Amino acid sequence: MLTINNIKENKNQYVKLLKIKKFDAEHLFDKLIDLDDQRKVIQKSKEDLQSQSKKISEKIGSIYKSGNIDKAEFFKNESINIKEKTKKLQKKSLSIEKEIFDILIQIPNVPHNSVPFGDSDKENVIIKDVAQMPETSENLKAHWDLAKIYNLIDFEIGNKIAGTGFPLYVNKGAKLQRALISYFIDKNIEAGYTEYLPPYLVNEESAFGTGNFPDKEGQMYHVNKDDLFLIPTAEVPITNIFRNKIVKNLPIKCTAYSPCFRREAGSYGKNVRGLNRLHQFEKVEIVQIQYPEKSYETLHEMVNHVSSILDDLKLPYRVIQLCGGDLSFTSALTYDFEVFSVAQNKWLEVSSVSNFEAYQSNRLKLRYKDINEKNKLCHTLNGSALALPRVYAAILEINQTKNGIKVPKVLQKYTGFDMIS
RNA sequence: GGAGAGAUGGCAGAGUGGUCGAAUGCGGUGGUCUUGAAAACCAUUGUGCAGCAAUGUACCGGGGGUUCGAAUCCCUCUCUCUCCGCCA
Repeated sequence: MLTINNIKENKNQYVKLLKIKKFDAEHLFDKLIDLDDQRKVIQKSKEDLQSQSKKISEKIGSIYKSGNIDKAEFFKNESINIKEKTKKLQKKSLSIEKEIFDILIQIPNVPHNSVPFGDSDKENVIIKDVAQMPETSENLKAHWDLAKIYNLIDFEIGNKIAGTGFPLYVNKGAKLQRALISYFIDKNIEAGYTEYLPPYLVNEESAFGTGNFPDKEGQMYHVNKDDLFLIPTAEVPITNIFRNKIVKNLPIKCTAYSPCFRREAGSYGKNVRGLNRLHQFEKVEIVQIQYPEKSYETLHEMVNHVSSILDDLKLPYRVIQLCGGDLSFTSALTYDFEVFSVAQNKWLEVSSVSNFEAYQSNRLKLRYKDINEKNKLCHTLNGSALALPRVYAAILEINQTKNGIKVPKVLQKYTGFDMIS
């Protein structure tokens, strides 16, 4: 969430920028500033009273020591009076703070000023496109057919075991999945990321830290009995490693494989066919924590890194900058990566690389010391490198031949085979 | 799941009602010494909020209570550890 001080300092600019996200902030900002001013006045008088009360208690202490106990009664009463007043102010102050917090968590992150206006994904801007569109043909089989022909994925049994959206990978199909995971992680480590294997369930505090709770609560599976959430992405546990920390030597670069669990309530039809949209899928995530002045440099480094993975896999892809209407609640700037599905003849999102600036850090209380030794909020960034299912689908479709499916070269040392037939 | 113990600053660990934001050790930072390093010695070293600052105030797992005064007493919740049971 945003900080009150930043809102105060940059009110007009923020109002303007938030319009890109179709968010009208002016009224809320005014209210916040007013509440905060009230808070300060109350806090001041509360602290003055507390200070008095403290001094009186000290006095009583020394009176007791000198043995003059009767004399203490007067001060005791005085202290009781002060305390009553303090309590009232305390109560008021807490209720104002709550009010401020409740408003703050409703306000999305301010988009970067380069974010284009737009209502939906139609207005997203293509930053990098394929040099030449790959050929599509009626004869090409979709990945769900290929998966069946070569016995790589059994959707029906997954359905039987858990439900729709929970595929069962089989034999070489499972191995290919595992190869992709290993390859991605190794590639990330090579780029300087430290590998983690995180918990797949998180508590509410962690879910709050990354902005998944309460904003996207409905998207997460919730284990009622133990009050835990299944992670929708490794970003949640990984970023929370640094919750409540004052870190140094930035950037911190982390990578983690995890399954991701998403309820995807309301999704249906063609979009959910095969591997297109799942309740459980595999993903390798990258997270960076960076100094604010360097975070956009880092964002582009991450974009280049993800590009290099897709280059390695020889998949046709494009990079898109999300417009305001498509940008997530917590993100300031996001680039999406899409690979082309030659059989479905459409683009599939396989990665999303975002700079959250200080939005998550403020929730996480993740800070660094600046040159003046003052604690400042870090910037957090993350991206998929990569989400598996659609990459998997694209690989099957584009590498299909009469004799089987060719395994991309970079994966062969992980699969141990170069052909699926 | 049953029984017991515990939760204090980056870590370890004192502190059972009054000047305790908290001893001490380790670690960190700065310095002296040294060709350099180590060692030794000296100094410094928690966080939030308010304030230009001086400073004020809050925080010893969370919440509530007793008291003029709570890290210290009481209640409650959460978590951790040990033993037993179960188990990959």
